[in-house]
Amino acid sequence: MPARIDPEQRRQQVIEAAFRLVVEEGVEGVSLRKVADESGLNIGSVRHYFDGHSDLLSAAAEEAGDRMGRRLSAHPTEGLRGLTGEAALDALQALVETVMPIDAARRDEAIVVVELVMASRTKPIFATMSMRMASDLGAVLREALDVLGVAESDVAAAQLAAVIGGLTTDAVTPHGALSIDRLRTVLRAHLRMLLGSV
Amino acid sequence: MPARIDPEQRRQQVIEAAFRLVVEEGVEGVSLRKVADESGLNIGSVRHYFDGHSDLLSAAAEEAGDRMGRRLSAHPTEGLRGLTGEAALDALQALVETVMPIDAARRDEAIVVVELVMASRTKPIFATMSMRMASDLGAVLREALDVLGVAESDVAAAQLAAVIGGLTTDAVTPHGALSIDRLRTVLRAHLRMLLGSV
DNA sequence: TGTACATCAGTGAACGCGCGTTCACTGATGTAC
DNA sequence: TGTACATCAGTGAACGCGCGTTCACTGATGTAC
Repeated sequence: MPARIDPEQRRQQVIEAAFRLVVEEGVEGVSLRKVADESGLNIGSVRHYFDGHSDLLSAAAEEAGDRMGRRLSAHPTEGLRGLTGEAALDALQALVETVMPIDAARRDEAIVVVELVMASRTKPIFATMSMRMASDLGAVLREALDVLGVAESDVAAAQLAAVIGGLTTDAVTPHGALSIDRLRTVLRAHLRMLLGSV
Repeated sequence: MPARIDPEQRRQQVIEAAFRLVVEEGVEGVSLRKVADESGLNIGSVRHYFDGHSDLLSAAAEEAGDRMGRRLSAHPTEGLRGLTGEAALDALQALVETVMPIDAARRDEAIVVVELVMASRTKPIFATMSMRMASDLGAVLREALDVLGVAESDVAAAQLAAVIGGLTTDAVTPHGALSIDRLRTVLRAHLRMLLGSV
């Protein structure tokens, strides 16, 4: 055998390149030739690690879903138990900001998410990842609001998920063109309203 | 002269076809050949009324912006003055639902809007329309909340704009997969919170 | 009234390009013996 | 220790296709005279 290369590592390298292209040009900009260039490989080499275009997009979608899951898991909702007032607000905001575009890294991650979610409207290949992300985020938000004693946590979580989605879109497009400060201000106002009755 | 055809009417016919393609396949699905097929014209005829692909997309974006403006103007915010309680809530919800995907027609309109807004992230051609839509919607929401006596109406309007964007995305993609009833329930809960202190 | 022409709606072939896919190939290296 | 081979990473040309664009063209009709 020749192999010294870890195939999984190569796949990750290619998926990283695909993510950069999604950020730069959108989902439709992810062609095998551009991914090859961006990842420093030959188009044939990309094909060696992925069955084709669809397979690459599927793998990228799965990776994006995994990352969203990991970011959400990094702030266990149990840490919110017992908090009230400004402390509760701060902790909840920190949890939510895990998935918000408030710095360069999170901005890129958020762009990949909204691009893939929008693409899932017409491309069935992204549907599973799209539903999983909404489900994972919704579950964490509901748990967090439950732990903090918010009534009707399912509706409140749906409101919060909508605010997160809307603010993210407004922050990464000319629509709204939200600054980071403005985004955090509006988010905080919304969280304050949600916790208002507690 | 030969002309009997109203050029503006033909342009509208072509733009309508482009909108249908955006709904079916997304912005990237709008090719001149498909638009020609969809509008029942020859590709050369489409070219006769638009300078090219970019010009067609620009015209479609402007039309989408005009429609958004017209929908918002249909419910003057002055009509809200003096309303309180459930009546205020009903009137505000009716205003907001003008731009929400709660029936087939509004769903198609909303899809075109979110598709073009997302496209504006990477395609400068859509930037003006995208900013204009956010600005028009924001102004109407701020006015409405002002008239209803909501404090800090600028932040409240930004929250509401975010909820509108997020709910729309969740309603037209597998992400969230919101039913119309659920969408209206979550929207009403948010409006109730915004008006809560009045 | 009749004729020539200017105007413009509409046609469709041809171009070069980037795309996903296919496939025969090279070359390096670990293993078998 | 040395040699043959199996394995697999990586290469890049070739294919057919849909794309935006270009352009020479047809044909109908209103106008000029």
